Amino acid sequence: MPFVGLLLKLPHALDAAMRRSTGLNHFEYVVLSALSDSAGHTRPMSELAEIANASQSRLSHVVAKLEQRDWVRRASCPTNGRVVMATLTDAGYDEVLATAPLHVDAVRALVIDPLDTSQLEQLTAIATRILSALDDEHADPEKECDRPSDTTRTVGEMGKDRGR
Amino acid sequence: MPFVGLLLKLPHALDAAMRRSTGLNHFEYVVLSALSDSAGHTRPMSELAEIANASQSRLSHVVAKLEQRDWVRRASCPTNGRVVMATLTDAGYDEVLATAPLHVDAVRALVIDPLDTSQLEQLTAIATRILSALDDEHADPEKECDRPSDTTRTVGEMGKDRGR
DNA sequence: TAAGATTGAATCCTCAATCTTG
DNA sequence: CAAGATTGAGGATTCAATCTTA
Repeated sequence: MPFVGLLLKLPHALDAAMRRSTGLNHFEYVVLSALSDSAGHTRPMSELAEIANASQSRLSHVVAKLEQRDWVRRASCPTNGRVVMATLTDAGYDEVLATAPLHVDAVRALVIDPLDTSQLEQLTAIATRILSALDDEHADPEKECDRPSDTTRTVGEMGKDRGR
Repeated sequence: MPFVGLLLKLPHALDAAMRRSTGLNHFEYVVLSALSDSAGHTRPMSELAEIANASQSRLSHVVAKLEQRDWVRRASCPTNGRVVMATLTDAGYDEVLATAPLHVDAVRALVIDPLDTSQLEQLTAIATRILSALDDEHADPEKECDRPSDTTRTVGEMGKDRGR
């Protein structure tokens, strides 16, 4: 089962590459990036935890640290007192903008470049399939909370135009 | 890039499944399993670190703990004083035998079952390709050290006969 | 001097307990 | 009482420094 080795080595290699070339580890980047992809650069903590696949506890600890660095700010939701909304600061957004290309580079070097086009398509389908099976194990309902209404640009599409 | 999400969630899910159903986390299982797949259930620490994709430091810490539980023993290599050989104890081998089916079950549930046969073949090819590219980044020469000469059975083929 | 390995300190993650709000 | 979130303690991981031997 060579894919077990893959699960062991690749995440580790990605994290190491991020630490080397940026001031963020992979998980911190994922959190900031998820916020930058959110409407108003804002999201409830619980949603953010789900997106980043972290426990609420882990996310709390990490966001506390990101807040100390002034990249994120937290505020309780006006319409639902037990929800806390995390918002990317301008400095945090700058950090995402600066880091995103390096993240793309790392993923490209580690995953995309070694594969040919059809393998990349296959991997995308496989990843989608496995993830949806994973999500089925903890089925859960929807949430709702107001978000700032401005339509800030997100960073999720960055790098897609850099041809391989 | 859905495979980034895969790298984030799958290893985490695998590790959690192992913790839940066994007394080992995923990495500890990998270490014991690698030893059980080695001739004489023995290997130099540095080789073991490579196989398990751990730093020597991380391996040292973990093997120290496994040694406390009497699952592994260490001894310096007679023919090369700076090499330390790690050996699986009988109790450690029993532990691997008990845990291996649960590991197989977890991998099956998380990776194999969601995919069809051709996707599984594709994933195997993809994993092999990515791993070999990864290894090329730290090219290194060979080592040599005597190992016990008995041909202990390994556990690497376990579970392969359990039809899907 | 470099390879193999270990150690300790600092950091990160997990788990269980807690707090607040609906 | 349940959902959302946080906290603190205990374990695990990393990084840099160290030790020993070829």
